[in-house]
Amino acid sequence: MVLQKRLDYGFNGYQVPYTPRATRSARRRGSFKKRAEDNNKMCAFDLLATVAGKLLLEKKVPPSSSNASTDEDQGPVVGDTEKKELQDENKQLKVETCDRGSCDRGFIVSELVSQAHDQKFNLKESPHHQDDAHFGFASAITTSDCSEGFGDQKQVIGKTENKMGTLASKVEVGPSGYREYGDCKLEVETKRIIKDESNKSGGMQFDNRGDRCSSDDPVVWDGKPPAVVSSDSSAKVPLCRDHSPRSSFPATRDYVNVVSRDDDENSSGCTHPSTTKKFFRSAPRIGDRRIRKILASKYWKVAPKLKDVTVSNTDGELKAVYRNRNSYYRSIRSERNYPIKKRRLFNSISNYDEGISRKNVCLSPERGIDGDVPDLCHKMHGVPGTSSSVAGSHSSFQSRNSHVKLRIKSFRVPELFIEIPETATVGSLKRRVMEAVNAILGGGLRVGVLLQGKKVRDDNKTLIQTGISHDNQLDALGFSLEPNTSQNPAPLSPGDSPHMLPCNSPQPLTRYPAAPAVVHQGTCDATTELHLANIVNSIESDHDSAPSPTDMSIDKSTNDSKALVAVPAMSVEALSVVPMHRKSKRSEMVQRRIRRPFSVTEVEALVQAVEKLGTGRWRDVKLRAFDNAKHRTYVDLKDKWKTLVHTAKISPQQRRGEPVPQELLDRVLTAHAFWSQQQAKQQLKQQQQQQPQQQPEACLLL
DNA sequence: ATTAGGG
DNA sequence: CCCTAAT
Repeated sequence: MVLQKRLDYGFNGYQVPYTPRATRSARRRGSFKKRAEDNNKMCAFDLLATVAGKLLLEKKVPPSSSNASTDEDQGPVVGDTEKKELQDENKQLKVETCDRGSCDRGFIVSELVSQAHDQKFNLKESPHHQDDAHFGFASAITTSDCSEGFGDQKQVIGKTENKMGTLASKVEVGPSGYREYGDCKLEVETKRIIKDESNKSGGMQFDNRGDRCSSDDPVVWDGKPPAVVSSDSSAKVPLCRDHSPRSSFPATRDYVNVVSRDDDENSSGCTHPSTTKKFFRSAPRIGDRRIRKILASKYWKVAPKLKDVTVSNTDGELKAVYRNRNSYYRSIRSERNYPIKKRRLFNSISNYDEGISRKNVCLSPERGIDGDVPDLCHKMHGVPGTSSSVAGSHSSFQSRNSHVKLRIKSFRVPELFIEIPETATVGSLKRRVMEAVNAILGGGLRVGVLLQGKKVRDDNKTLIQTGISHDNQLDALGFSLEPNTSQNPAPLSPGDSPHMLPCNSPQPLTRYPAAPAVVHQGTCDATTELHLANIVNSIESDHDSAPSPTDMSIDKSTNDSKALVAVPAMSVEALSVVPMHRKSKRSEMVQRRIRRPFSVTEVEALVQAVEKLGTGRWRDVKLRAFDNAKHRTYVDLKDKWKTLVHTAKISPQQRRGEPVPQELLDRVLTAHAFWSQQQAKQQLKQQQQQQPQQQPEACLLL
């Protein structure tokens, strides 16, 4: 442990770690706060909208099926468009389950989805349309220990085990009909429905239907040859991806279900095991083909039922939405942007609110940190590697080879590194850990899939293509939660700033001993991006990732799942009544940004910049000296200057935090004095310029 | 979006 | 570091 002279550096109230807002836009927080509540609503609605969208979409699909799918079993060639959609799906999944990062959200989403499934299955009795929809579904529960990270970190923690390979440890395969949760509280279910629509006609047809793959959306086409779907292997073909709002609603098939068995308050709006069970049960018994038909034709009918489960009190509204889906979509489009912002806020809130607050994190030297993943399943005592429950037998798989059932006992959480003085209290340690976890979770998570220790990066591959199928060793399959770093490529550039370079050099431990706590987020898999990001940016940069998740989610929602974003104002209110009580309580609480004491280096850069530019030009100062330090806003700099001036004036004994060299403080005083004087002069001049005119008037008046 | 200042 | 108000 590194000893710290002092824990706090001036501010005492910055315990809350998570950094929800992007630095730049952080200043708009005023509005954020005000919209906090709305956000909640938004979210709720979002989810509903998503589901609704799915349903609607599905409904739409059937008609089209007439032309596209006569050969359901054959699983005709799938067009690129479909692939695109698949991608979209994938992304969307991310958004829902990861970016949002909130357990609540995740749960809710899953719930809705599962419900939908359930309904669908129940509707099997009346399959009219012939929509070629293959769907396989997989649920997975896996356990993995998390413990990778920076080499030095490991050392510090005294832990060196846990490799990637370990992660993928526990994946259990069970029959599709499996319905027991065992100790596990998390269950991920993936369902994929494949539609048959020819590649070429795809664009036009969709357009005709008015909702799908628009021809103008060729961007995502990977150019891969169309995959062929065999009758028995569903989930084999990538689906169409679409940017249009509608299509973003899962006309397709990748649903992730996260089910929580938690019985405490949280469960209130989130968990409905029964529903899921139902689903599981029925699924296996129904033939793919049949199911497909059902799904295709009856999705929309499911809608009304949704209310029962999720939106008990918004019955009316929901229906309304369905009825006017046209206008609905329209509004979605027009308001596309609006919700995004809200989302951001929501995310942070929700993270803080539930997921995080209930997480169960233990820090132990031997194992490093075992993080339970609150968002996905709080209170999981999952001892990594300990899979007490086995999902089921492989036998069922054979009967239903298209379905892959996995059981995720726990998620591996990216390694955390915590540095704290020995004199710190246990309470503060807890806070630190909490902060660390918050930072990660709040920062946005991605789910990573590991196959035989190797990360599967291609989201567009089908399970079977990837090798994740019933007849493969699923024990080699692993899931992990990864911090979202994809969006801070910016820091990649040459260091925070010329002046700051030292800061960025990879020796955080020594450089930040005084920091209350240094929290690293190791990334389980060192992807290329991560590499870059981490190398150039040390600790501070890492933290930068915190605010970014927001951006990430925004991007995604914008590009991939507009559906999620769009929310008619009216409906928002109506639907908002949903399960997010707890949130709304704290909805007002907007997370504080994590506190990041200025390093001496930074101070020096600041001083230097101010000496040159003067006070009152913080924007320029920022650009000049902190352009690459995303987490330092001009307001931060201004504040820092303020405190610096204050610090310089007080006696060294009264100063706290990392001591700033007296030399710097002297310069601060000098600069401050100088520029204050300048300012005064300026004002004088201005007054003098105005005086001449005013004086006469005054005289006249007199 | 910035700046300034109080908290 | 947050929040507001005023630009």
